Amino acid sequence: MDNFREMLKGVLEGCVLEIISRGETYGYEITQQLRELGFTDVVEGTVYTITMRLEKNNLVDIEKKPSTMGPPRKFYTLNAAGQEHLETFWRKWEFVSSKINEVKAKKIQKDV
Amino acid sequence: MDNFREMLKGVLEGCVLEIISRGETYGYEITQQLRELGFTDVVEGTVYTITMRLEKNNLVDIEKKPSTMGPPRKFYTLNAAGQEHLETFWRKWEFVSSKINEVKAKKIQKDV
DNA sequence: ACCACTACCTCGTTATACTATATACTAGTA
DNA sequence: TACTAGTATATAGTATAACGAGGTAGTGGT
Repeated sequence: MDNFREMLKGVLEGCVLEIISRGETYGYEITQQLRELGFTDVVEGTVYTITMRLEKNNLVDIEKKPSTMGPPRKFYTLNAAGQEHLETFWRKWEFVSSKINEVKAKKIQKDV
Repeated sequence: MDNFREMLKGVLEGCVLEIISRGETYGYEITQQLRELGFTDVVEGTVYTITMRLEKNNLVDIEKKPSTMGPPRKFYTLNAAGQEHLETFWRKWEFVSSKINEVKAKKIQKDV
């Protein structure tokens, strides 16, 4: 199975928000966490476009810290607006995914 | 709650395929069915871009029939390729939605 | 010097949903 | 007749988001 690209639109940002909400983290680490969570094809460029967008929309607070493993890291934490955005995201997901699953359920019903 | 636009990318086409798979139907009717299924904001233009794409990708067979209610209708049925595409879609959906729900589940776990 | 890993950034591409608008057929009504 | 509403299809243009490809930098090992 390949190419979930279009299906991830609108949800990947929510997942990044969720990861940040669990505790201070930075772009490179977020990418790795997404991969561990099953989104194996997500690349760094994608995550950075998302974190940049979160910055632009003022959903995160930023703190730059030095690292002994390489260049300085840019740590993100959710602010109040980000927290609210995340809750809205999960409500949206719940709504949309339940609708899709209804469509799917009717399909199964038809097969019986 | 508003604007599921981005979240519907990649899934709306699958839903249209599913609707067609249940039996011969046409664009205008598909729009109404999607609305009944909960996608209340889906408009005709959106559905036509999808059905046009399905045509272009040879996933549907087409038959034009006159109507007593207005202009002729363009009826769609899934062909073999369309059927296969639909099955792939549901597998993708199952995969992606389960991953997202895992992310969400861990969020709940954290709150406990 | 070179490579690998960590870490960030950005430009351009692609896919898709949506907006707005146009066309056309039927039927009712003022 | 002219209009309105409902049915029905189509399309040009826009917005958004993920992704591909490439660049820059710091640290450490060979």
